[in-house]
Amino acid sequence: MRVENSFIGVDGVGEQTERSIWEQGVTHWDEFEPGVVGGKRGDRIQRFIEEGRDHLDAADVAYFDHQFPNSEQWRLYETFRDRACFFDIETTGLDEQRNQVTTVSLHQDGETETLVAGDDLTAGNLRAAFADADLLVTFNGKRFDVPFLEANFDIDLQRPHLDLMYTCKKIGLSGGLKQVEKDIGIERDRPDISGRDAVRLWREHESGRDGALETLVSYNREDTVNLRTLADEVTGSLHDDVFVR
DNA sequence: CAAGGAGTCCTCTGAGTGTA
DNA sequence: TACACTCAGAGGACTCCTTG
Repeated sequence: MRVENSFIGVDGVGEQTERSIWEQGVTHWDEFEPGVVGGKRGDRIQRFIEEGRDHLDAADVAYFDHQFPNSEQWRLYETFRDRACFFDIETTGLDEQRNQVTTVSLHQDGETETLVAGDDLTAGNLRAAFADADLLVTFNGKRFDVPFLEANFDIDLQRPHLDLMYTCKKIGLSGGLKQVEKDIGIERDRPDISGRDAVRLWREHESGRDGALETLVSYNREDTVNLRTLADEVTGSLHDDVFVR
């Protein structure tokens, strides 16, 4: 589903109205004709499409993020997939006030980058890494990764953010990232490692154990890269559930 | 182990729309 | 124009549940 297939978010257009528009054969902005709804709605949709085209040309993710209801944020993904930044952090615990960030991995434009505490994990490098990230994609990142990073570094991550935890819930997938991956058949190199192990691996690294950091980094990167497969799968599945063709 | 975003379910209001 | 009906959308109270 691309944003050009969407009419929801226009004032006065909800789930049912959009479905009725689709069922009348209008599934794309290009096919819209005001007659498929009443006069006022028709005008508003027309205006939305005109404005929308400009914002689409400008790759203005924030505009559509603002237009769509929260529960329909997943619709941003296909259109702005190539501007997405998948990311995941590891920390020494769950408390953003007391614990510290150990590694941050970002996957964008097909490349994966990892910043490591005590080495290159700095506010400046984070700002640079997130500079072109127009759409954040995480798992539980709204509640964990973003507030944690903002609490520990002078960085602003307020921007469109697709948190796959809620997207997964929409299609009945719950139970954490590892469980969800298992449910949809995403393979892992090291299925034995968990977030808690990430805490232990960092401590081992600090006490000088060879290989601990490498394991932690590869775990963090795998988490991050898997987010892309997950996003593809889940938004595809929602598309099939929702879209009328 | 900390902590709050988002979903669910509910009610209520009023705008928008089609019909007569 | 009057009317009935459908929805959208907001607000409140509650619950759920994940991250290292």
